Amino acid sequence: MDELQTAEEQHPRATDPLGDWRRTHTCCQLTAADVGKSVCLMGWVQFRRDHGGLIFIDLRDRQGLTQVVFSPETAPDAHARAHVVRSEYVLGITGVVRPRPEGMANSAMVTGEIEVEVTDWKLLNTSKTPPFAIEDRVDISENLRLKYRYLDLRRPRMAQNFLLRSKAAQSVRRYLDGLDFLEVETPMLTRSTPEGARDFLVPSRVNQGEFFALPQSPQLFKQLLMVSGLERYYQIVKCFRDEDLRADRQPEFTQIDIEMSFVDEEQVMHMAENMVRTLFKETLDIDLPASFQRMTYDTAMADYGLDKPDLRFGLKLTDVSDIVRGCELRVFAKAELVKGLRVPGGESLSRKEIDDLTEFVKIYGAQGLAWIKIRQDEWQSPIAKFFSDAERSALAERLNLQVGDIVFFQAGASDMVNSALGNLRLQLGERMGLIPEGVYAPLWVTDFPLLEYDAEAKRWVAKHHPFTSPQDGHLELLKTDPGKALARAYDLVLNGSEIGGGSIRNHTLEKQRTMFDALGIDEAEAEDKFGFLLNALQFGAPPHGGIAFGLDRLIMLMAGAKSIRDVIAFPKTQKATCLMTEAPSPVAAKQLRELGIKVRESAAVKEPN
RNA sequence: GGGGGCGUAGCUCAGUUGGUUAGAGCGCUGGCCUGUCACGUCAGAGGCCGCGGGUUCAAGUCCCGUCGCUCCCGCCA
Repeated sequence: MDELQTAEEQHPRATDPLGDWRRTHTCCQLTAADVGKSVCLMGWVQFRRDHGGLIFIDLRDRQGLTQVVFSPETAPDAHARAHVVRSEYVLGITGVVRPRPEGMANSAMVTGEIEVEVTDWKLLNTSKTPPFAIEDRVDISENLRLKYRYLDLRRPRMAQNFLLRSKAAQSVRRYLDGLDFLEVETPMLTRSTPEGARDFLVPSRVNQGEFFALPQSPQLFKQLLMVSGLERYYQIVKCFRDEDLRADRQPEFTQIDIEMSFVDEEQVMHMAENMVRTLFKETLDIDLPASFQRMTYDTAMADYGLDKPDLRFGLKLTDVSDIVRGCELRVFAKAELVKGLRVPGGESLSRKEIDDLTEFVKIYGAQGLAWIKIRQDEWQSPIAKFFSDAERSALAERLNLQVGDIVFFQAGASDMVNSALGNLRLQLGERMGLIPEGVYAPLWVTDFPLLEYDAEAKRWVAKHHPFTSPQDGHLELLKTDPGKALARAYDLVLNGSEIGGGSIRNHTLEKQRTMFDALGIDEAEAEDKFGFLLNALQFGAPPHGGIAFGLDRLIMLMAGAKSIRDVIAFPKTQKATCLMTEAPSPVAAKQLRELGIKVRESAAVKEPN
């Protein structure tokens, strides 16, 4: 503010509605130490308390609130004009800081010890009555908030989120700059890729019938920058994926994208871990663990059923397939996988609660939910009768069953069992209040499979992306047993959310070709889609790898926001529209003609204008 | 593509078994008020019950469709 002020003083603007008034303080700045100072504040009217005599106004700016007082005795003219002031009017006031009278301090306000006695004020703008109050405590429907996003962002909590977001981005930049990373911008108009998410396409006018794609990530460009010899690259960059939205997923989102040369996974993980630790320390003053916990993908799936375990609370899954293989309950005996989830103290769950949980697991494809309550003298359960004494004691031992427990079982295809019980675990953690407040549990998940089988397409697809390097000695497995091949990939998980992921890449042509082979991408197709990468790999590509963080999701966790939309200034709705600008919209017929594009007749097209 | 929730005053919501003129709090408008701080107080305005059909003597309420917001499954290398 100070530098701006100096600049303006050198070049005063005669028509400026501010005149020679210049803001001297924010609305969250003045304290008892400032008593007696002449100040100038500018901001919005939060509350007006017009007593007929005295008028109190809480003036709000980005930083906070300050009470200003209009008195008929000390400034009769200013007071007389102040009756017209309404919510969200924009005011500039000049006045004198004074302590509030004895017993009138407001300890709930940062500036509650003082007030500003107004000597003069300017109405900088009026405001229509806003469609909702600019306060945190009101709960407004999301479509109204999004339609009037500029008002929603005035609310203190939202403003705080964007303050945090800005500080976080700066912290990351400082950290990476300190390690000699170069910030490089990569194209927004690029080539559509066959693998991965659906692309957003942009028609080319100059090359009719051809399309750019908006980048799903700068993956290939950052690898090429390593071939360029940049050695260390980063970018805080928008990425685009045309897939359905979720509370933590938007079609355009921001990544902290990082790539390094001459490194192995340990170095990338060490750098990334320090970055996140520094970020939490600098922006939230939170000390994350000196060393993040690690877990292999196999262990995560075995113990938690998900590849992004929430380690803020206990409860683990236990494989009991072998014990129930011969039992009389057919759905257990013939299942590919049977797992149990022991919940200490869960014996008190009511029938209604169990019914709710049964409905819950059906979301993930479960047919039902088997359970056993462990009581002093008996197992209360619809399924206990199917187990022999030997099976019972084996289950009791394997699951470490204690009186007062409930144990849930899920049997069937492995994917379903893991997904249903893994999500049931999260659900129970929430319902039973097992998740502690204010705890951050970071976790590296490593040793991911390189490929996974796509049953629909009947082929192997890259689990991470097709440029990920297999682990030492696993290249050969791609030809013999592709499902067994492990990747040099790693994900950073925070409180059950994946916040980052990366890998060491294939930096030789031979490795990359083998990978394409395994994915069923033949030489001609590889040449067509990725020829530029394959070329580049032949010109001295250094060993390299990197990582990318989802900035929005990270900020959401740091801010304690429930939705990613609360940390994105102008987000899309679940139908991928913007309620404020009403995008997307039909375009003029002329625009389509220029692009050589026809749309279905049912689709609306504006008449030429 | 599929499943769940929501849609009534500017906002947040209530509205019984289908039955009189659709209510509350906040906000808004006007009056009064010199120490309030979500000021108080008196008065007032404000409704396409999302939209379209249907059933019925009668629909905010029941049925069908549709639109919007939202949570989730699929999808998201």
